[in-house]
Amino acid sequence: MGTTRVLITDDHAIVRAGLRMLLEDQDDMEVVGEARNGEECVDQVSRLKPDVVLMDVAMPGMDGIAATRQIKEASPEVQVLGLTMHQDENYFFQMLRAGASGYVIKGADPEELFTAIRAVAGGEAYLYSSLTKKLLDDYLDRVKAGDVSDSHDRLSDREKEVLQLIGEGLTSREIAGSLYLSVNTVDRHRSNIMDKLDLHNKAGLIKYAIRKGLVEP
Amino acid sequence: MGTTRVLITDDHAIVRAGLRMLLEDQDDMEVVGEARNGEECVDQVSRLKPDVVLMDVAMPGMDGIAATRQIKEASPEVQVLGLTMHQDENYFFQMLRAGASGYVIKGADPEELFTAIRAVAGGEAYLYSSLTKKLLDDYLDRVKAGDVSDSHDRLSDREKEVLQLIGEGLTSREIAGSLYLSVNTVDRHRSNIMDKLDLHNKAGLIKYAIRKGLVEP
DNA sequence: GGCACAATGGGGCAAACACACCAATGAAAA
DNA sequence: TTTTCATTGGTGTGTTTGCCCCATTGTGCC
Repeated sequence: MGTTRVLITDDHAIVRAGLRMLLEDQDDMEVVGEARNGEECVDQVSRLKPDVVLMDVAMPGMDGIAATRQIKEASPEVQVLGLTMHQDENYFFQMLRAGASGYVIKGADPEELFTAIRAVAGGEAYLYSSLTKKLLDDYLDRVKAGDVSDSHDRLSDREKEVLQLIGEGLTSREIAGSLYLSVNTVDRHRSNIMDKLDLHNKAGLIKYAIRKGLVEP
Repeated sequence: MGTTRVLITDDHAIVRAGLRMLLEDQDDMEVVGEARNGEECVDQVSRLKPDVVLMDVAMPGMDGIAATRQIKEASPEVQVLGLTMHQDENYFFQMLRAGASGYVIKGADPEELFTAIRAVAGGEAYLYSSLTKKLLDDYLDRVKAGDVSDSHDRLSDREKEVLQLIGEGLTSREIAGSLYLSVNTVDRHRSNIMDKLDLHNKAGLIKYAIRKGLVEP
């Protein structure tokens, strides 16, 4: 097997430099470029045609999910490996749906990162072990239930509206007053939102609303 | 000048490994140890007596600010350099007040990190350039306005601990079980936190915890 | 015409939250 | 030494949440 040509994408220069040192210490890997965000990454992929893109998920500007989608559309032969701080199942599924072949969190052992890069370079999928079991089980449950589309897309406009007000800290009664609805209806919406997103408390709702940009932290 | 002995503290193994590679590539630096959180860091400092501690600010468990405070109390000769994802002025000032000699964000150029380590090892202070001007100006403005204490300082360690668990979505009962306290005490802490921060519901608490980096969105 | 689904309502219930009031201990600061 | 404050605990009350049950209306799709 030859050398695996890797493109590093991360918005933090020090993290990029550290990753470059780590990968170049492996004698079967070569870092052919670095990108600071999604736009740069898409651009570099079309020019450098790397074997594997190491993709940070959360970045300012175009994030890793959108970048992955564009890369897999333009260059399906390029393998994308998601790398993130967050052990977040939404990021996880969105990256996979966008076309990523694997997903590793920064808390993982470096050896696991090398294994993941070699796996996706060889055309296999690699999912960080501690995530795989739990999340894949959840996923398969939902596939069986016919729920495979992106969770956020499945929220109706009204539900997003209610979710935003919940995120701003309003109670059901206040939301009802604000939207000219009954408290029961607001509760109903909240309940439906939680069902759709598989969340079970207010903390999850608020953090979801923040991640989706519905409210400011 | 001899070799600078550095202790790396970060909760992500891959980031630690990358930093280690980066620093050991410099011939005047030596990584003498790694710590995954504040507790480990304090412990390692007392055993290894490094010249410089590279300290991630936001970590689960004891964060970099509390760890810095303990280190400077027990071993004032050890220099602490804050390193963080966040260009957050609260972190910045809290680290400095805790006794850190410098502050670099992960988005900085790696060369700047080396310069900072050499500076603090030599007893100088180092503040990441793009932050210094803006933040110091803001700070002086507020000193003039008589508003020097920020609200986060007014939370006790225990209160921060409870706030973090609230932000993670645990109920009072679960927090009580986790910290071996009665539910009444947890409620009491939550109430005191809300008083101090002038917040009046769970949404505000969670968003505050996110802003301060106690929990991930 | 059926079928699915969004949106609007109703009721009930156990748990959690938010806010009162109360108190004891211990450590640190004045 | 007195005072302040963090930490620990308790009672009580009303509100909010989260999760069940139920229904009607309207829209769009097959």
